Amino acid sequence: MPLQHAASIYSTKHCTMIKVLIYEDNPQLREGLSMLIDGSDGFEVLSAFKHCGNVVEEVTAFQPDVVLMDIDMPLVNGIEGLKKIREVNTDVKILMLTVFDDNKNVFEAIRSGANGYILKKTPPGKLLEYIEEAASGGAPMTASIATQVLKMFSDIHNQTNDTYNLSDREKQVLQLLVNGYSYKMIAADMYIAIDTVRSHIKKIYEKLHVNSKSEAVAKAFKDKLV
Amino acid sequence: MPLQHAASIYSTKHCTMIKVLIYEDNPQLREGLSMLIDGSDGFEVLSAFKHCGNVVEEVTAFQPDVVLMDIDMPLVNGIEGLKKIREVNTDVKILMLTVFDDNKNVFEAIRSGANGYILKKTPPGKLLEYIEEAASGGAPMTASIATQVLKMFSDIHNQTNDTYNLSDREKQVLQLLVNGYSYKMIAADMYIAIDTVRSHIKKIYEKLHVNSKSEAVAKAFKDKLV
DNA sequence: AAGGCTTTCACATACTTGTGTGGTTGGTGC
DNA sequence: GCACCAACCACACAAGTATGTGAAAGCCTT
Repeated sequence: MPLQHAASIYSTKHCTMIKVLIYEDNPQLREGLSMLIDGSDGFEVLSAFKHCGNVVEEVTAFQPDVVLMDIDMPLVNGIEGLKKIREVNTDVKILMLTVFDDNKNVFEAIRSGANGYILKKTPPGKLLEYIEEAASGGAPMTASIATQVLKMFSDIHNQTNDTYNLSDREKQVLQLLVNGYSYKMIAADMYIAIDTVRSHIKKIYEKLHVNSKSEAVAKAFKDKLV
Repeated sequence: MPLQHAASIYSTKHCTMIKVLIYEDNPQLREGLSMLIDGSDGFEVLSAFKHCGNVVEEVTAFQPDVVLMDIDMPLVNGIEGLKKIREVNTDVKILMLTVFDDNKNVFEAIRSGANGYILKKTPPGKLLEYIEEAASGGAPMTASIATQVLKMFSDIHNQTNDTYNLSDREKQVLQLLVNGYSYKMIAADMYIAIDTVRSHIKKIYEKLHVNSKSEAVAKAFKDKLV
């Protein structure tokens, strides 16, 4: 059953209170987080749940500013919970909580619209700070998470390209192939004979180590040649 | 001319000192940063330069742990400086400093191997914290920067996809097409007749509004269907 | 001047793909 | 039950693609 703290007795300055909803299956941690946050000035824990089987209803009912969502929960995990919330509410800030900085989960959480991603070992002071940041539209992350995100980000945009030594004319042909042109159309477009197109393409295939149009197109995309 | 603070008089615990190099064209800010950082326990400013025309030599000579690099500098801007450093040194942590969270620059800096990206209006305490985080391998960012990075990241990986209503089997065929399989290979791989492959592919073409294999492959990449 | 490269073109052949027009089965929903 | 759709299969023909062999013109470097 959810903890219902008597938060209202502190709510004199209601408008400045950051309203928090907690999802965490571990009872100690759930209790601890609730106490910490609710006991701090400017924070109010609306409720704390041990699973996110009814996230949608709960978030809709409580209208929190920030949701703290554990990743590793039984039945419905935090990522699923996150997605469910995002289906109906794109405004509430969602902070993912996890014990370790697992690459796959970070990635998936970001994809799914998490506002921040922090480790459970984060010290209490920092945690409150992060919640505040999230509430005010920031994207708090622990440094180790940020490192990962930056790495993924830079991986994506720095990958390979060149090294195939395509000639200018070959690049041009490849570009047209990627655009879905047939040999005939390429020939027309480049004012050359279709047989010339053939020989260019044969050369391209050799250089890219492929042997069909679609493989060449796929490789062009993968290696950002286009 | 670079400021040379008498940092050595504090360097009793040399091994724990974080050695910082500063690039900032504004004299007040350069001086201010130097004073702040050098005057703090555990930090040592090796030198501070007003432009990064000789970054490579300077970084090589001083061997700092962390470089604070202003983005907006005359002649050679911070991004260029960053790139130059990264050509010869991938270990030193580089923190970009800027007055505003400009989308393009954030992007470019991350691509080029910046370890963090912080706003100049960051309060002094935070700044020192960020430098420490960078030195210990983290990726400090101000919340507004993090928000942007997450947004870009999520933009990239969330774009379009569905809306074509491909059936499971069709998706599977498309995946194999993208991998460069011929109809014959797909048939073998999926244990179905080649004519079935044909009809699947015909359906796929209809749904994607294309009429050739390579167009389908290109579209699959563009729309992140794969 | 000679060798290497790109670019151009030609002819031939086997294979792959695109399209049309059929058909059967089995599951879902009204 | 009936309509609908996904998934399966078949045959045929036109068009496109892949591969081989060969060759000529121009540019760049040694």
